[in-house]
Amino acid sequence: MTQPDDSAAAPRRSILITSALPYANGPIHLGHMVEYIQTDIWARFQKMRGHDCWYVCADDAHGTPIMLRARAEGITPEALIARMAQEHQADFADFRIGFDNYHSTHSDENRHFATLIYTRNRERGHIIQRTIAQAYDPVEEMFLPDRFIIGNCPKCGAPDQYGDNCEVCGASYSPAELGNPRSALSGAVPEQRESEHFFFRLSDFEEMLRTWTRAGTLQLQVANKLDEWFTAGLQEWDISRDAPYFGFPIPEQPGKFFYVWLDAPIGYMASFRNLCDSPGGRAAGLDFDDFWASDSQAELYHFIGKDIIYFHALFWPAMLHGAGFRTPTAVFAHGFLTVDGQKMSKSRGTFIKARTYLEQLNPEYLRYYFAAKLGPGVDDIDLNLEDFQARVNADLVGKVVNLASRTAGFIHKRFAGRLAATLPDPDLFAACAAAGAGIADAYERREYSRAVREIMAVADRANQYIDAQAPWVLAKQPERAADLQAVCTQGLNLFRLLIGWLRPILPGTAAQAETFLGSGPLTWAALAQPLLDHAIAPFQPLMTRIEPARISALLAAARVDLQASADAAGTADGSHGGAAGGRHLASDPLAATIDFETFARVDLRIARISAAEHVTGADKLLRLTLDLGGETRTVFAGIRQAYEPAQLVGRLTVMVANLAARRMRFGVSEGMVLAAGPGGQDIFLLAPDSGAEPGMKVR
RNA sequence: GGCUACGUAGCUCAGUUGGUUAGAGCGCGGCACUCAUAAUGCCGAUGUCGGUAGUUCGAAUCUACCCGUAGCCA
Repeated sequence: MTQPDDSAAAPRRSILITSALPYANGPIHLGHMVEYIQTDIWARFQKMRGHDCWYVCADDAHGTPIMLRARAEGITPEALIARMAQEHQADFADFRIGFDNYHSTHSDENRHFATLIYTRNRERGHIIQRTIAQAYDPVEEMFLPDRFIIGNCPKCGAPDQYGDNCEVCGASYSPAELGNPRSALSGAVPEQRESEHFFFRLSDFEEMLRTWTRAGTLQLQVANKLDEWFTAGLQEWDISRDAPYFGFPIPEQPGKFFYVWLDAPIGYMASFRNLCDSPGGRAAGLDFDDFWASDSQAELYHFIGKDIIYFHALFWPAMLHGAGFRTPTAVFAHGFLTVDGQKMSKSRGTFIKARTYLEQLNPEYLRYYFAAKLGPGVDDIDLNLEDFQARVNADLVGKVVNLASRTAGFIHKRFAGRLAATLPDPDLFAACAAAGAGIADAYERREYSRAVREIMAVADRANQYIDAQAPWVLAKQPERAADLQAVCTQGLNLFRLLIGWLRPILPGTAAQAETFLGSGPLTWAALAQPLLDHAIAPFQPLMTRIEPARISALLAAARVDLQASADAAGTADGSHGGAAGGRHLASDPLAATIDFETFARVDLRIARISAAEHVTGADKLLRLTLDLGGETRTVFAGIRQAYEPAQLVGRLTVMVANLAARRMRFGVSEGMVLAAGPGGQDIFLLAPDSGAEPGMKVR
């Protein structure tokens, strides 16, 4: 092996990569980010190697939880998922997740493929109909998913447990076994009712699946798990749900809908179809069948969490095969994230939303830390905040970025920003560059932690070199100017290798470094050749240290989020409030009694927030456009610290409609919206129960 | 409860098919340097490799059981 890197000679691969689709009923949190960061690093690496690589994702927008949440907020499911899509994509973009396309399962493309895959499987006899009995809420007039039935655990007797498992003792059971069962929606006692359901006969595919799972498609631990499932016997899969349901109707079966998990993975295809049809996709000559036809030569990879292996390693390849499409090349499962050794959970206060992190810290820090801990397996990884800070500061700021910082100054002050024409130690450069092959191999195998270790070993060598050559000593000897330029050129070329190898992990920092080096995008192939006799831009600090204050601010903000959601839950089910209520009354006593006439003079109306935007120059205000069902009002509300505009669009609230207009620095405010809370991040906007319509009078 | 994975220095992790005194980074102690965002270099201390019992000339590595952690049980 004389070539340190073989990417130039390697054949160009066609690769389609996906991350699991986030569910559109909640915000992205740091647990989600493990997967998107892992996938994004792999996609960026493949692109850097010169392959034809596409990375797609979408929001998973169907199902009962979304239907019910939209109802609780007084908005349509479409409005809810539109808002979530906006929030999710903003979070991903700010974490520099470089999707080539982001779509939704609630889309024409997905309806097309869900229907097609269902129809083909049905024509081939893989789908059967059967009547089953299920819990039914007579008040809400709907069948209840297991999660929406609560009662006493049959094992330990703990009250208020969900219908599928007990959070107290960990037992799993069926809802029928619960003691004193009630609907979580209405509180009514569920009835057993019969309904016709559609089932996918997974066992038809046992032979095909046994072959597929042993074709290098799965990680060892996952394949072991599959063997257990094969031994237990493959069961039929219930793919239908009864109305009311937010999803796609099953063709020719009134009142029946596809179960959300049927059309969720199909969203991968839908998003790719949508990409093919986009201007960018057409320009690239993307052809859907090249990637999805049964004889496709392209590679197809799904990155998922280990909790959804069943759907991706059994149902998904079986459905695809049954419908005449290709099966995935591989499914890569990862573990869960813990924070400071604790399971990330709302109840333990370790639940950190992506947005909360972004408000405090640079996304590149987290990308690096996750990369430094990620391997190819399904083990959980821990975000140890103390270690996180130490690792990022030592490795990235102290070793990598500092390497450029300590050499670039001389090149500027003494040589007008020009690098020397030759390297003083080409052997050292070649020896370091040779590490690139092993690093590429580690990336390819998703052994990111190994890649990072090897990159940092080179960073150590580079700093040792600078230390041994002592450019600050050379700088004091005018006759050794050429040596000074040469040593700094050597140092900067080693830095270039490092930041080039780190580019999939640190796209933002690498982009800044590309500007600094002024030699175009750092592709893997370009790295092997040093940068010589070349002008570089003045050095700007590429990354600053994590200050401990940022970490505490992050934890404090997470606690505030937690409190806000706990308060929201308390308001929703009415089960809390005693102690807190007393505190509020004490600090804010009840006002003097008024008569009805006085109250009636206040005209309160239901309003739909049709637009919300930041007000430039105001750090507390949002400009809201309120739809009263006929006329619209512009209202400035001091709720910016508590709400993102995207969260508000589409939802219903209550406004004072006959308040005299008031001129403010930013415009005229025509009324006010009603909210509770002390202010700052603790503001809680009022919302009517479902059924209210814009313009309705509140009395 | 059944099954699976994991448990190595204060912290985060490497340890290839069992083979000499078990490694790295951070942190800690000391020295050097002062170009750099107080960053860097050199030296040093630190471990009953979760526990117990076995297999073996030899076990962090293989086996059994136990303890702890996480997940799956559609």
